[in-house]
This record gives sequence, structure tokens and C-alpha cells, in this order.
Amino acid sequence: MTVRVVLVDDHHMFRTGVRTELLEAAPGFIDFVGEAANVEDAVSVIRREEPDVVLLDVHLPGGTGHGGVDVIHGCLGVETAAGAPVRFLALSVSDAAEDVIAVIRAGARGYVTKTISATDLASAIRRVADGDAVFSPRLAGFVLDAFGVAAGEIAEVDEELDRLSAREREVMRLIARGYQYKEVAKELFISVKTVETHVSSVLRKLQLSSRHELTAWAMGRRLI
Amino acid sequence: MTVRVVLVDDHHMFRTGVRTELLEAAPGFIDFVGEAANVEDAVSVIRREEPDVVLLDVHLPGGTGHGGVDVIHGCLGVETAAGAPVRFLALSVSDAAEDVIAVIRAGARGYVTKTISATDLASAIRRVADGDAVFSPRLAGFVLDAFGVAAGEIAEVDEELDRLSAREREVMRLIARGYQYKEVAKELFISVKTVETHVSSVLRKLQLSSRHELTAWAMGRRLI
DNA sequence: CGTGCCATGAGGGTCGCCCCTGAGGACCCC
DNA sequence: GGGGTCCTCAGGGGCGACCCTCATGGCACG
Repeated sequence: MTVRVVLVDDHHMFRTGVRTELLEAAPGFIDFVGEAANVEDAVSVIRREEPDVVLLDVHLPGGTGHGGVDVIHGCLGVETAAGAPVRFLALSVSDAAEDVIAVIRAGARGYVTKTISATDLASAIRRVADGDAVFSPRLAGFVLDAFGVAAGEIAEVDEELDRLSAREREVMRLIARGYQYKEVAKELFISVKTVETHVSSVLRKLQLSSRHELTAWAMGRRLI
Repeated sequence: MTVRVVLVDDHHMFRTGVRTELLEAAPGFIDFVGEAANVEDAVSVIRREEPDVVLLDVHLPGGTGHGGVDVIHGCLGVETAAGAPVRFLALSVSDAAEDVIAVIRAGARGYVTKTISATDLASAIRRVADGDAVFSPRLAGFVLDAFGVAAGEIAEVDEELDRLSAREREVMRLIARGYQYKEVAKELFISVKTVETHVSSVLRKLQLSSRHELTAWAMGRRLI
């Protein structure tokens, strides 16, 4: 039985490469029913085609800048004709923990890097379509760490981030980018004093002591 | 007359995409005589095949970590059977000025991003083989700025950096990394007041107005 | 209906950042 | 020996960053 696949990547030639190699490596197994090069197109194609599996690049133009995460969020609840949920398999050049965690939290069922061979990719697609989760060997370790019982450092990061309120995260992002308090105040239409309060809370909650450490913290987690 | 091409990219599927699309878009025009996925293989394939054009990803595993630049440096003086130099055409996801400048300085004859269409890429290869230089429209501007008579901002970067004294550069590096004046003073065994003087000089010479801009400036030039 | 969290904002204080002026000693070049 | 540049340092002032306490109103949870 064939697997209906939508392919999302902003590089046309990479899409051709994936298509060509998969059709050669596993003839008749995959039915490519759509492609997209940005977040908006991806969401509409997926909603229209209701594929079994979406092959998805993590870094995409469009949306709020979170690429693959935005696509998945935009397709919550979409089901195939058979009633199974649409499965997402992330296909990325990045093996950064933050990217992996983000897209898995968003709901992807697997994550493989673009160095994968065509035959391995074909079997990964088959397994994801069947409901399995698939990860490149190098990634499997810390994915288990992050979601397992003994939560490692990656999981703790998000716990810390979760302790911040929405407004605090908003202020934090601007401060980490080098905005002055005055500029943040103008941007968010609040007073400088309120900005100071939020910044103090953020620094206290994250156990940091200056905006420079905050910048380093945010950069280390690819939040900016 | 066909153009002999070597294709260097660390993603197997992207290579397939390029091959497939170019053979479709311009049948009989290109003769793919070799491929490589890392710096070492690329150099040996190019030396063996002596192609007319090398299509080259900027970011590659192997070598000293400078990817495409290492490949070009490793192939200095290699000529085709006809006696023409081997031409390099960079093909990259990055449109960062630093990447472009670095690979052009190393000797590449062109730089196009991976969003290019197959027909445009085919004509770019033709022109590079003929000795022309080819750049994506978005990149052409600052490449000309950087290498032209009226040196633009990229060329000035080094001039600006040269205007700093050795001590000033030293202080700048620490400040840009987020060190406080006190910490810089302790690190360099000088007084806080001296640090202030140096920082003022640096900011004035670089026409910046705060340590945050300095951080951004230094990061943009990969100095930290 | 109290309790708590959140967003907002104020007053007041310490300290860091950045600027200006000024100055002495070391070194180099003509 | 007199510019020129660099490194060193000081005083003083304006303003931003960060802290503390305190106060208000909204909203949710029990």
C-alpha cells in the first residue's frame, strides 16, 4: 500500500533530489501528492491533501519564523481519509538539540538529518506512517534524555522557560536582542518602570544577573 | 560543446536534485564527471578530473572548517586539458556577506544561492565556464562594493579594524563578549579608568554608541 | 470570598556605562 | 629635541541598568 507524502522544503532542488531518489530506491511505495516551499503554502497543501506523512524542513521562510513548528501548529487535528492523524517527519540539516526538541514538542513523529540515505529515508517514512517514532542514531540519545524519566539538561531548559509568563518572555526577547528599556517600553506600549519589573522577574527566575548573561542564555538556546 | 562539471555538496540528495534538474533543463549541455561530499574528496576528484567548472557548497565537513575555501585553496593552479583554469561556482544556502567575500577572495568566479532555478543555474555554469563572474542579483551589489574602486562598507570593515590599536582591540574583544569594565580591568591588569578610555576610543573609531552595538558589530564579523 | 499570580506602575537607591577634559611617561620618526 | 601616537590614569557628570518596596486592578482557583 502506498504512502501519500507531502514534501516541504524551501529549496526546489533539494525537493527534486528527495523525490528522485525515493522513487528510485522504493518504486511504487510513495505517492508524492504535494510540495511547498514556505509555511503558508505547506499548511494549505496539507489541509487539502490530508497526506499520511509530511516530510518537513525545520527552517522555513514564512510564519512567525519558527518554520516547521509553525506548519505543525497550523495543521493540528488534520486527519487522513482513513482517520489516522497526519504524521510529521522532520528532515533537517541541523542536529541542534533545540531544533529537535522544538519540533518534537510541536508534534513531529521523527527527526532525521539530510545526510540520510534514500533507502533509510524510505524505511523511516514507512515507520512513521505506521505510527512509529524515528530518529537518526546520533539524535536518539538526547531525545530519550529529554523526554525520559531522568530528565536531562534539555528538559530543564524548558522548565525554566516555562516559569516565565508570556509577557516576561516577550520582554526577555527584546532585552536579549539589545533593546534598551526605553525602546522596549515604546515597542510594547508600557512604561519603563513596568519593563524594569519584568526584567527583574526574568533575571530572578532564570538566576541570571545581567542582560549580557541573558543574551548569552538566549543565544545558547537559539531563542534569538 | 559540453561543460565538464564536478559537484561538491555534503548532502547526497541535494546532489541528486542538482543533477536531475540540470540534465532536464539543459540536456546534453553538462557532463557530470565527479562528485564529492567533503573537502578531501573534493580536492582529489578535482585534481583527477580537471573539470571546467566546480559547483561547490560553501559549508562542508573536513579540512580546517572553512569548507569551500579549503577546497579552492587545495586546487590552486589546477588546469583543464585545454589549459584554462578550473572555475569555481559557489552554491550555498547562505547569503551572509562574510561567506560570499571569503569564497570570492579564495578564487571563486561566482556565487549563487540554492534557491536558484535549474535554468538559471545552467546559464550561470555556462557563463562561469566562459570566464564570466556570476552573482545572484541580491549579492551582486555588495560584491561590487567590496571589490570595486569605490570601496563600500565591506572593504571598510578591515580599514576600521586597522585603525584600532592593539590594546584597543584587546579591550574591544572582552567588552564585546559581555565583560564588565571592572572585569576587563582585572583581566588586563589596568585600572577601570583606562578601560573606559579604551572603550571610548573604540566606540568613537568604529562610530558606535554602545557596547551592545559593539557586540553586534563583532559578531557580524565573526570576531567573537 | 480570600489567596495568589500576573500586568501595570511609582519612588528611591546603588552601581555600571559613556562622555568630556586633562595629564604624565614611553616610544618612534624626522 | 620637537611632533606624533600610544598607554596609562584621574575627576566629574549624565544617564541607563538593576534592585528594593509598595500599590492597584484583573483573573483564576478553591
